[in-house]
Amino acid sequence: MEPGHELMRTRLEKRARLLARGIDPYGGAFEVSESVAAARANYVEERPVRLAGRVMSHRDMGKSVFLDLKDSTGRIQLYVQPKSVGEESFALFKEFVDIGDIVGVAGRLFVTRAGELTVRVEQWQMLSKAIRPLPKEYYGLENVELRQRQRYLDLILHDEVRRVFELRSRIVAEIRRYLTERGFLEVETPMMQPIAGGAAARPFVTHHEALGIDLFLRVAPELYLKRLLVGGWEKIFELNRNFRNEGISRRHNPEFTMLEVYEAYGDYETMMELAQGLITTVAENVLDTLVVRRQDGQEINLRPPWRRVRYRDLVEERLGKDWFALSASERRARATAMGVEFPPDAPDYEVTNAVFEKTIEPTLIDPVFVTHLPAELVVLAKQNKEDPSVVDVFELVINGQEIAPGYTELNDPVVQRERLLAQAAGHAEKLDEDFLVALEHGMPPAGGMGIGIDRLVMMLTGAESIRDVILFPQLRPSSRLT
RNA sequence: GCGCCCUUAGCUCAAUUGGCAGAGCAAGUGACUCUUAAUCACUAGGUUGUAGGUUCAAGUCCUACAGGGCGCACCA
Repeated sequence: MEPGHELMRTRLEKRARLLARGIDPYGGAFEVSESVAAARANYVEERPVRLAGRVMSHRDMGKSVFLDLKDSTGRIQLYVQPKSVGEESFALFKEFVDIGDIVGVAGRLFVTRAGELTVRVEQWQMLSKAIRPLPKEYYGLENVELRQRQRYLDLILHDEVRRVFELRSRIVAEIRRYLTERGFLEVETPMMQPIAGGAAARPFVTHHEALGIDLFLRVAPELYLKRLLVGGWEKIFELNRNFRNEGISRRHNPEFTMLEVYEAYGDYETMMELAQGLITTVAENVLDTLVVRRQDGQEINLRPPWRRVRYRDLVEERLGKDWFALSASERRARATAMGVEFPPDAPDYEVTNAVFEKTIEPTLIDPVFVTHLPAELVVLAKQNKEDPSVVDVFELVINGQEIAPGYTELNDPVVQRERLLAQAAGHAEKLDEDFLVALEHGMPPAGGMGIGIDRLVMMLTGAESIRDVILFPQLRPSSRLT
């Protein structure tokens, strides 16, 4: 909308007229006596209150005006009439206050004949004159693009959206509390890294002018956190943003929030205990339940203990006892018959994994720890002592999505170098030599895990898109913002 | 990156087989001192996402582009 638009022009003129009268349309500090919710909760007839918030609607009866005022805790009706606010102040109020403006009011509580708890306004102050109109609250803001680009409108208009993000905040706070109480230290490691290691994902590139070098936004903090294990901390975590230069989808945002936890002298099994304890505690303390209902009505039952099953056993359970006995070509034929696609040169373990991800993972609704994945899939984990073809890891799947991987971390610097070299296909320049040098000084045996916070919040709030749990999801720039 | 779908007033939505672009709310003016999706009367509000094309005539059909949604690909 252009400033010349009539809807803006009338409001801009009101702003100018306020200024001309010596009234600041953008107020200043306004001392509130309490929140709207507190005012409602402590009703005493004629009790004086001072409240501030946004005007959401108004019903003008001529010599008396009713409005709805909304703050972050709730909404309350205002009643403005000349008898209580004064003739002059009433005239100003009618002339200048519009839906969408932020006002402060002082008045007394009463209940209308219709039974509505209301503030009879005695004084008011303009705190912020909105010069753009608020979308009609009754209809809401349905346009998904506008809801994301102008999230503030989404938050003003939709309490359920606000609630999701407040839950997210409490979930994150609860995770920090849970880990800190158990002796884990929160640390911060570089987001700008000379080599983007710790995950096989395409990084974003940036450039440091003074150093004259390219840097990468981190795809994972893992290799730095392990340096800290070498440095002698035993229990550490980092809860912050990762960046991956990949496609955007219902489950992917280029920047996303990840928790990584490391515990010296632990292993993937202690990490399974930690993951289960953490997520169930968060659910109980934040949601007050261990049964989450999805939008389609299906329930996710988080009651422990959670199932643990070996990758191989789960694949045989779902795809047939003979799956791994098949010849490679038979396995490919069966995978193709199930509608699973894979590159023609895909190694055998990738064919099975493609089938796993397409046909098994989406059906795992209640939490399942899938353990002992093929070693090729996980280069930073320790191989199993009995079966070196698999690694001591788990993949926690809830609601058909990977929520958390966990490892017995590889701490043999010689094996680690070999596996990273093999992964880099011989490109030694891609090796994080500093990390390998750190490992060579001795890293204690350790368990580690990562929890995708966005997906955890999706699961716990029933959100179907990652954009519903990220305040400002990545969008293409638009020039036609209304 | 590929495929399918969507885009009409500030917001939410209509518009028959291609035939004068409409409504509700919001806005402006007026009435109303207990309303609450307030009510009543009147007024204004549009290059139908952008640029082309077909046609006597395009919101409607065709092409390209932009933005969005979903799916695929990418993503250990």
